[in-house]
Amino acid sequence: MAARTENRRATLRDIARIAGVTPMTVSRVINEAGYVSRETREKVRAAADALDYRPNLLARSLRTRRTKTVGVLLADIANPFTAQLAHGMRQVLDPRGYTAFICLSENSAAHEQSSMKALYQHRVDGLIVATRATLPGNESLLFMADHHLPIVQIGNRELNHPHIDRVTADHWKGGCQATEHLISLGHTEIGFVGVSLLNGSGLQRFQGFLDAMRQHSLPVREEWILGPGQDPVPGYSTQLVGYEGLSRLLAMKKRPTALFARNDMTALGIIQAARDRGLRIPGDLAIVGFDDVPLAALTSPPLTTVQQPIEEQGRRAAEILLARVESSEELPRQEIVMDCSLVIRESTVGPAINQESH
Amino acid sequence: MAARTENRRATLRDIARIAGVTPMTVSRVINEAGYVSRETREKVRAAADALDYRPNLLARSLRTRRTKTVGVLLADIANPFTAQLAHGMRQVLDPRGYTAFICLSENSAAHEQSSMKALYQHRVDGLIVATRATLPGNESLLFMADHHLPIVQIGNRELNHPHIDRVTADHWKGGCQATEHLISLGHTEIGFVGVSLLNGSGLQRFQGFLDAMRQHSLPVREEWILGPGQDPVPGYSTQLVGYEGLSRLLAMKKRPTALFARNDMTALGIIQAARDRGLRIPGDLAIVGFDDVPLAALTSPPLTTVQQPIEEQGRRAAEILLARVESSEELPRQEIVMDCSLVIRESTVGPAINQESH
DNA sequence: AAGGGGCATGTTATCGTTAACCGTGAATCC
DNA sequence: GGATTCACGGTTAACGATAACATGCCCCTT
Repeated sequence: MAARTENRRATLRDIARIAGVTPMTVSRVINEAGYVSRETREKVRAAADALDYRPNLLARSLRTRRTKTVGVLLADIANPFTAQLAHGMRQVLDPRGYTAFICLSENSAAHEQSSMKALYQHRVDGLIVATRATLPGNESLLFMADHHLPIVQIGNRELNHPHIDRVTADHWKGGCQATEHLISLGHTEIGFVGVSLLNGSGLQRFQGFLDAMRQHSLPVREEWILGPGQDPVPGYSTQLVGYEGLSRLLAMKKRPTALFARNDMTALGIIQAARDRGLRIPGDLAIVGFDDVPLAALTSPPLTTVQQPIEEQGRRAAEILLARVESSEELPRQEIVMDCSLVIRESTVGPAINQESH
Repeated sequence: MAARTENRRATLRDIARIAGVTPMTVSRVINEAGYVSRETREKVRAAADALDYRPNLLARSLRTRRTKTVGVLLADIANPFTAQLAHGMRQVLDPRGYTAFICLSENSAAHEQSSMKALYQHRVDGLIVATRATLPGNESLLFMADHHLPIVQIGNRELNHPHIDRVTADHWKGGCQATEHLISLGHTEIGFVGVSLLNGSGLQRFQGFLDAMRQHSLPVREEWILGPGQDPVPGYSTQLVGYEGLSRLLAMKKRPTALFARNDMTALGIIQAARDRGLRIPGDLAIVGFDDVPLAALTSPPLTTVQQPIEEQGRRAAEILLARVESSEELPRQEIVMDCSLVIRESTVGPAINQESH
């Protein structure tokens, strides 16, 4: 066991002195690089163990110009999406000896800005960005990319820089799939809850909905397209959008037989409101969500939803990033768009009129 | 705008050459330390701007032995608790010029271990740990503390090291408060859902429950103390504990009039199960949760729960840490235990027999 | 006029590590 | 047997910044 009284942390020099060699030789032993005889290697190892040596990564990085570190910029930490993303990245980074340092933007442009700056100045080898687009954020990213920092962005930023790769899911196609699922069940009167002009991927889902409807020559009723009631609320309160959305729908004289919710939390809000109003799901109203959050399988009824391959996005982002980090040449820009997949549970059946034929 | 073709990042030396001074003078300008005439200061500033200079923090830190960086070790990122904690810490760290680098243990001892090592070797100035206790984790913490790394732990680790401070909430007292609230409403038959021997704070809440019951000379029925049904499940699935718990209770011939759930997610599971079984809340069954997650206000009925001052814990932890980081002497160990507060919403009223008297 | 103190810079050494190079001897080759 | 290779490990000079000290100058005191 290490003595509990060491003061200054041990350095290569200390070990060298004890082992009777030069610091360079110790370095070779520590890094398992270059030629060192068995004998001296063991002597050095022993000395290093005795002093509980841990390399000073600042010094090493200063010299090697590598920190073996990846910055990860996340928006909101209290978010299953984010967690899975981080998990996927780690699966790639860990075995290759990289550490992920996570910074949070907390959905604030200022915080995002300062986090980027901090990561950049601390010389991370690469950056994975999964926050929503902001103007200053984009500028910083371009600046850093110009200065040859490898960057991968996950999501919907429009960054046309030859060195900024991108990984995202095909939200448009996912939106189509969800809509077509409802149509294939016989629904023709379908509404959309949670349109928002701010959110890129949300917008794409909505576009997928519209295109699928048009494809099947189904009319889209404008009053069945519901946005947030008031000012947008952060985090979990998207539930409210769903809750209020359904309430507004019920006040109309004609209402849809199925709803496509922009995301699962919105769908959960709808379910809650439906229950409060005595509406049966899926009997009276079919619902599809988006994201497949862990909660989605636990609601009653369990939610039919569209699953993004989140972990996989994290893994791919990390892989692409490391490829760029470790390559000596400049690689061509990569853009990876991954397919979503429909997860059919119990919140969708055909409309009441067809259902009876079952 | 910066030229988009810079290759090597600018250094003090580059600026010095352009401004016609020595690097040391540039350093003084950048750090606003020491005497520099107005004239040269402006010359240097101009040169620095022209080159888009950003200091190399690795080099600076190597020399100053300060990274202006704090490591934050979190268990699970998809967790409102964690998010608020991080938010609180940032409120203190940011204005004082520190950056928080977050690492995740993902509830794995191995990951925790490697994260600690990475943070230590990258020479963070201090460490805030909010993961659950593990044996190797505790050993690492003691090792690092011995080597004079300031550490603050949030939660229930038993670390008796003179340099490891601690911030936590009084879960025992919170458990008392919740229980006494139910008792004061007239309940005498109260159950507890979600006991677990693994979770320190959960155990304290349970202990608070027991002590409050004893205090009021109320019997505790052993069969109303429910743990997880099967193997413990991570993350949001604690809902299941609640769901299954209530199901098991309903199979008994006599059931309690009120339940205290170890945490809000468990309480939500109970509410869901109650609704599925046609039980009215709070009429047939009163429920108290713990944590006051954002969702708790949005359930129907909104959940009565115990609120921990989470952000405040984050702030205090950061403050104590920085105090230690920036102090030249060794400070005495601090242990801060913060009070919880009961948030009364609509999931609790008196038992049915009393309720009619309203 | 000598001394002291604040201002404004430069010089030097160093933080801990590694890249690049060099020297020595022993083994291997044709 | 001379040239070539290889194993081993030392030397030197950075990486980019700053601490500590030194230097020179001007102004003010007494």
